[in-house]
Amino acid sequence: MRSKSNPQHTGGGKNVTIKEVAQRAGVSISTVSRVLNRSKPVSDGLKKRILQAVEETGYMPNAVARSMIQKKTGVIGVIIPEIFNPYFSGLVQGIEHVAKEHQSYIMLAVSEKKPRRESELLRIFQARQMDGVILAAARVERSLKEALDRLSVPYVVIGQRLAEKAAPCVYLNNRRAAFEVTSHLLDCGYQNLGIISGPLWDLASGRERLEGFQEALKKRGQPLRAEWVVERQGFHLQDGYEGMKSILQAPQRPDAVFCACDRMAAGALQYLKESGIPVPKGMALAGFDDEELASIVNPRLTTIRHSPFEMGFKAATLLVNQLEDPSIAGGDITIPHQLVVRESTSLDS
Amino acid sequence: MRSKSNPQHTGGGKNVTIKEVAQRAGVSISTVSRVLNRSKPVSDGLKKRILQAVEETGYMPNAVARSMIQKKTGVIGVIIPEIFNPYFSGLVQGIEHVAKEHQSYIMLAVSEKKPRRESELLRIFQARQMDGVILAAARVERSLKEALDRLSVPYVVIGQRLAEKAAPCVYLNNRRAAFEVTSHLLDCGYQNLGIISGPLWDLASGRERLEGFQEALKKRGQPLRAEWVVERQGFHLQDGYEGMKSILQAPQRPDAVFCACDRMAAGALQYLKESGIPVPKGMALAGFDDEELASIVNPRLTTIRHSPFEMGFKAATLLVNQLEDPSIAGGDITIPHQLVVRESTSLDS
DNA sequence: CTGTTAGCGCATTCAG
DNA sequence: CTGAATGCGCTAACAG
Repeated sequence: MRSKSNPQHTGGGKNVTIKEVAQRAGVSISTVSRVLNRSKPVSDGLKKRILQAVEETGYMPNAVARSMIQKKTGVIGVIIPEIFNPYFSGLVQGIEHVAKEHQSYIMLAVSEKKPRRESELLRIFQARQMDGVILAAARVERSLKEALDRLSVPYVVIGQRLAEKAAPCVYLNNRRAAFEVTSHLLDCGYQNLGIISGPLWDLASGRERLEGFQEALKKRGQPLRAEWVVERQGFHLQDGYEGMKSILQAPQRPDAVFCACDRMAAGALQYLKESGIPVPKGMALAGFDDEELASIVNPRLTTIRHSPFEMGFKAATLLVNQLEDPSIAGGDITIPHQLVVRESTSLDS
Repeated sequence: MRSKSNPQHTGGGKNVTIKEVAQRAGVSISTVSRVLNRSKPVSDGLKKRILQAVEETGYMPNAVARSMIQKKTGVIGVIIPEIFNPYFSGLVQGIEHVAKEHQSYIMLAVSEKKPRRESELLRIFQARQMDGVILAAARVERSLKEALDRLSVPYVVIGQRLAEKAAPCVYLNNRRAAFEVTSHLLDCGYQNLGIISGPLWDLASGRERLEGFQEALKKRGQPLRAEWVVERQGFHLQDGYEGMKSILQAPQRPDAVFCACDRMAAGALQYLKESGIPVPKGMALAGFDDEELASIVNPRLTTIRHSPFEMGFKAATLLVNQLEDPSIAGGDITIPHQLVVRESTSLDS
């Protein structure tokens, strides 16, 4: 119940402090602090008066002042390369879920894949006294690793395995998954495989997926034909479209193409449709990520399913555990993935 | 250049404070503060020594302590109903863009569309001394409005027009847009229209879009047939699918259906395909939002294009301006939208 | 130009 | 059980 006669309650007034509450209740500020934090027993009489004063003034403890004393802010810093991408949205969702359970909040920053900005953000988050930091980067190289070493705040890296350091990280075995999807294509009887790769600068979704593809071919003794390998500078629909166009310009045509992500596969599919090449009869297609889009296109895409949400969730859990018990600096976690076979590679559809 | 002999530089050490820097440089802490903030001139000699001490210790000012004094945190609180949805990702992207220009950061919280949680978050963000708050809510009713009134922090609301209060808000004219897309269907010669609506509890994407649809019919003197109006409890693919199934169970079939969003339209399209009903010849379909998906499905969807990024951008700009000059408490901004006609409604495709 | 002083708002000793 | 005093790390007057 709010008292109508109280001006503080109308928004915009200057913030009321613990001091005013104390005065109004006729007690000292420490007593107010004690009832609010339940840190020490306080007599019922005072407690009641204080609670009422709090109610009347609409007092809320200043979280900044509190953070300063307790040396923790209850905030987790999150750095992602971009937000407009279901993969990263999923990560954030997973992190947010854990943060909420932990009564923490997240500070979100976008790096635009710029290593410099990532290092800078790491520093800024440290200066801002984040309790922990989660970094999702497309590529973690030398200078970024150094920046991580310099960090005096617990952190977890997503999407990359940091070999040398036993840094806690959560990642997906992209190489293995690409290997599996490629093997599947070979198992289906497709002999001549092409790939539309993402930028190799991106270690996880670019380079590793290409390598997995190459390894599968090598293991089966299939040749790798350079004109069927195209590296695009992005992971967008358009990249898939252009990539397929480029592949079709080769003198011969592969009978199956692995695309580094579903979005690219969808673009490739569009080009194939326009070219009158049926999928999978004329050419099979496989993607990666199992985005919603993968089951919307026609034919639906064979792809690799994995859970960005789970990655975010696991990463945040790792971090939170570390916060509660710094001794368990936690190790790597590999998120499972799964081959999902759909019509884009099944010859009998 | 970093000195190798300096232990502080290896991560994990306790944070160095301004005091240590001052001692090391043989000056007072205020002088250190002055060079770091360029707030007052300092002689070159001291400046150099201080900068060196900073370098050697790896000192970074504690942003929390600074916030406490300056009474601003450089953080904008952002509340969205969900993150895994391109619309909200776009918003966040736009906000992040402005925040970055403004050297600010964003604290992101997900409300799961729960008004109670939204009010709570508003309070928490105030307690955390956010410089401003941006609220994107599916529905802003009474109690939420009150919570906003009580807020002593500048805020901007996205997606809703707050009639009574002249609260700053950025929104899309959903009713008008739905009116236009419906009119387009009528213009194409479709006479019997149905709609798959989202939850009406959601004012912007649910109720307003339905109302726009109804108004268009009314204006043209077309009857509204109850069995062709289905309200779903979500905006997902599956809702579109089920919605279309439900519509097709009516004794007669509409010849065009407007779906509250592209995703639902895609679901409806799937059901139509399975039922062997060609689009648009057997039935026309229109969506809303112009998501990427709208131009991936076959046939591509006629829809309403608008820019979530712009909404976020404008909202954040409104807020930032307000922060810099509190007198301009800013008014409403309506984001433009545009009808995009594609094959799903064009009879001659 | 520079050092000393006084808080910001609060949790936490330390004495009653 | 309660109040007075201390200080978190830093900036902003205030004096030199």
